[in-house]
Amino acid sequence: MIDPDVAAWILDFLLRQTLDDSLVHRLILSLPIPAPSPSSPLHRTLILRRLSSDLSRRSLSPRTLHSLELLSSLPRPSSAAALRAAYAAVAADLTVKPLRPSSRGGDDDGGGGGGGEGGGEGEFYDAVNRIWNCRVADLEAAAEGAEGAEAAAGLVSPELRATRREMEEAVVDATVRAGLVVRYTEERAFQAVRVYLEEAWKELGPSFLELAAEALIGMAKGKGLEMENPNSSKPSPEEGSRLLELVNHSGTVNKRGKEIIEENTHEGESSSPELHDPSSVGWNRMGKCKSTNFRSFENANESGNRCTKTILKLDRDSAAERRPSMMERNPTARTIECCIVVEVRKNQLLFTVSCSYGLIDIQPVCCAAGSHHYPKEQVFLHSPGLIDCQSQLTSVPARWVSRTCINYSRKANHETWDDLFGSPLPANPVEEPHVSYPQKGKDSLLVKDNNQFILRKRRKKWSSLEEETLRKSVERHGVGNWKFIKQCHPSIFKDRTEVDLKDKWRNLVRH
DNA sequence: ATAGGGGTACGG
DNA sequence: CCGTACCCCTAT
Repeated sequence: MIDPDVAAWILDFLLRQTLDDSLVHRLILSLPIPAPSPSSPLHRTLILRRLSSDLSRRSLSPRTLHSLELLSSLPRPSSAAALRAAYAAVAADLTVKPLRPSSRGGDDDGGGGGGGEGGGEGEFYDAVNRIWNCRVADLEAAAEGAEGAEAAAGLVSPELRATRREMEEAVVDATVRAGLVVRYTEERAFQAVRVYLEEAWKELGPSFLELAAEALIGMAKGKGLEMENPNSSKPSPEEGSRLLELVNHSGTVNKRGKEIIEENTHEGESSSPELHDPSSVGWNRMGKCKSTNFRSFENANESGNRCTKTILKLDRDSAAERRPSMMERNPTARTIECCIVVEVRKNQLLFTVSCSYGLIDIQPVCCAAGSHHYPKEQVFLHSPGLIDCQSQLTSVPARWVSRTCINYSRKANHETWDDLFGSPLPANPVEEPHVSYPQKGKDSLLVKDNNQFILRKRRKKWSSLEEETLRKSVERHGVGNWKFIKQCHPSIFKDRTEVDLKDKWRNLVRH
């Protein structure tokens, strides 16, 4: 079984190659990427790759802006000046786009809107509102606040402020509008992005695998080369041998991952060449092979007294018997080896599943199916009669889980729900392993009459920033335009749906 | 997509 | 234990 960290190295390496997007997409789906870490080096590579992909497809979109925003929020942002320039250029391009003659012909909106003349202006006003009055305004506000400065200040430049003023003028002045079309061409934006990418890739340096390869060559020559990139540590001899192992087994690794991709293809899903949201993938350790896949563990005994709690340990992998400690990574672990914490509260079932390693196959399936890639909210199965598990599991709403996932797990022949609940409860529920078990903010599993399970979103308190933004947005755009308001502040409201905004507003006006 | 009704979780 | 914030479902 392929090691998740090695997978991350591979991905990091491959992302820098000139691979087709769809191939990259498949790689992301089929490699067992370990738990996400916002500060991981892979994160940066992924966003850069996403940006490169936009450039090579010659398709600038809000996603491009988002990529640039993410890049600016990374620690030690690279090529800050070029990044600012690229951001301003892309923002201007996206705004002006509806004004260009070419955009009237074939837009991506197949809805057959017969707007004809004037439609471009309408879209332009919307774009100014969305991009400059909301998005850029947020950046500027954050840049002024002393605390928010780290993230946003990197993008705010005199150029950006000037462009914003210009856009606002253009709303009321047709002459200015005409001037925008001439000056802010798409090519200009492409160029700015190209310049930034060139610098950023250069600054990133060689991938860990390349450095490792160098080191291996060095070892072979018996003189151990020095690593040049200070971000990566020198691979140890063990790591070197693991890399070699990897090469030897590359033909057979992840066979099941391929089957999954085929299944997805049959379902007609996952055909989009889009890369996943880069915030979803990361790696725990670059060049450090000691940490385990278990994070901090809490004793599951310490829960509410009105709950009945059970821990069932499934361990059908005979190879795991020799494993000395749950705190050590077990390379032979299979998907069927897991701990399930079950909690019965009133008419709800809450449970958490944790497995030591493996399950490299389920995650890709779920990601592909939902066309989302959820960083912490890994998916496991919830279908009547079936339970599946995921390393460091948490849960996701049922609507994110696909049929593909369910079908796959059927094939995998997992334990059935009845098997689990029919099992005798252990006298002492908490045995040797400490199970990762988030006491706060865990998801619940409701049981419906028809024996279906429905997961509930994690409850999250509204921050004052969210509240303020909502207040201002309603003031600006009126009550009821929830979707638009969400679009205006994609980062602030990233964890909220339009319905959430509506509900929150209902609460705000009640008092 | 949005409004409104209703269930659940959490803090006092 | 209760009130409220948060979340979900469904009709329109």
